[in-house]
Amino acid sequence: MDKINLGLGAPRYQQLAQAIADSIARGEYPVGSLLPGEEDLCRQFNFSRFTVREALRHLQETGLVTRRQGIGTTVIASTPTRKFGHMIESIDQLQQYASETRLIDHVFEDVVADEELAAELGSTPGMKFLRITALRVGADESKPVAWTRIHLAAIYAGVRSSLAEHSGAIGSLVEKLYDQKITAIRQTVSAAAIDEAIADMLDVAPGSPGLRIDRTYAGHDGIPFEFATSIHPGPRFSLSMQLDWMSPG
Amino acid sequence: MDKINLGLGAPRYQQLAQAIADSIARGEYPVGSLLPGEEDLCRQFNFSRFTVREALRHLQETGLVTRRQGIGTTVIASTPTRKFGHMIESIDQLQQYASETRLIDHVFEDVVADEELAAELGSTPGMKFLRITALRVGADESKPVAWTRIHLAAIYAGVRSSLAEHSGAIGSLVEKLYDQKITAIRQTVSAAAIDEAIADMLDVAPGSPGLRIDRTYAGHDGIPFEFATSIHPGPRFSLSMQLDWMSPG
DNA sequence: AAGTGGTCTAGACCACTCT
DNA sequence: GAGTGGTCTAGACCACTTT
Repeated sequence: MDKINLGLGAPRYQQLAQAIADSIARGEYPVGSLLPGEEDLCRQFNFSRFTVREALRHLQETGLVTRRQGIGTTVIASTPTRKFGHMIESIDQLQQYASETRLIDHVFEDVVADEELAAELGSTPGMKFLRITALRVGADESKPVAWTRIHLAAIYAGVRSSLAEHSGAIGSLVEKLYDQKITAIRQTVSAAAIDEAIADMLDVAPGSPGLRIDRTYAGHDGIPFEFATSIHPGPRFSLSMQLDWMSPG
Repeated sequence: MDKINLGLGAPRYQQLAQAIADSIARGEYPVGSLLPGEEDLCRQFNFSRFTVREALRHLQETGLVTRRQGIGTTVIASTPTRKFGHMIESIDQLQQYASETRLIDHVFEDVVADEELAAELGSTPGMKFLRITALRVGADESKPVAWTRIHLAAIYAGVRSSLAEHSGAIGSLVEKLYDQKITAIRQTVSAAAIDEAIADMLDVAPGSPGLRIDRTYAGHDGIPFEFATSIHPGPRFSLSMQLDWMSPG
């Protein structure tokens, strides 16, 4: 890492960033190693500290290095990562239909997770939940689009009284009422035959194909506080998402 | 926008960024309007240009403003947007199982999209495709995990000869052979009964529930060049994804 | 030509981490 | 205490856009 001969029209910090990126790609600075300090780089290339820092900032933005005060600049990747991303801007947007639908026929139960339930949810035994079982219907209240069962941490049981007037996802209701910020959602999609009890409620034949979506919502502490399962009649629902390439930086 | 009284321990540029963000949120600088120039801000707050630029950079990273040389700093949002994101780092990761599975029993056909096929794929009539129908099996070649049918733009028909040795998604094979970069993927998931012909191949009962995934892959020009449909036997497959909150900036 | 943001220098002090 | 990155100043020149 000593010669710079790329992009002579480009700003110095870009040329420097490129030179360092090349060195990293060549393995001169393996992942996990430290880059020379800023002062070193200044002397080595005869650039001001501003220029060096601007180059390092660029490398940081492309995900090649992290920087920490008192430690230095650590290489964390040898190549800019290519990422596809799916972004949504609200909870209701995840549940694509949620803002235009409502829950009806709620059944509320207070349950404590035993071994079995805890295993099913991926929670811990002994945790207290409000269990909500309901049907989700469109605005015209024709055939339901989903049967849904939610296990909500008991501390948020107060949503119970507001549920009837709320259209949208329960997660966003909790956010509103409790100022609890959802920071991670995990979603699993699978197909399964709809069993008789649920088929009746959804007005489909027992055993007909259903789309099952399991979602867990976790808050600031990373601990899931809501576990939701939805079962959609095959023909009445599909889940779409667009993944776009995110340029590194 | 004139007083600063937030976070006295915080760096000046952060305080300034916060002050400006507050002004924008209050509507003092509506979306579409220009912020004062850097020199103005320097005089107004008695900060150096470095500090002012650092604050503006922060606002840019949070998506509140854009900056253009010769124009100025334009307000593009009044509030930082909260985003949930799902990121994957490769095509094969989208098809979660793809890197450990292979396609067998390929059937190749050259087809030209008529009205019906074009409508089904979301393509245009007259487009030429290589149609690949195959089964995806695990390493042990036990029961197949999916039946799959791919319509690949005819210009990439050369993948045909490399398909047998390739494990992974076809999209990544096209990327490798043709230097075609995939920039957008659209994915739709639904549940449907598996029809008899496919059920036979998958070794499940006809009419049993299946998870159907339709994906289109588009390249640099935004035009989809690959249309893939997979049908998975209900119990043998599920699709998981994690969505994380992405801090604005 | 005037005004904007983009790049760059030389120098300073500070907060943090490690030994 | 030595070394790291983080913040900050004062001043300069340049490239771009609009008038």
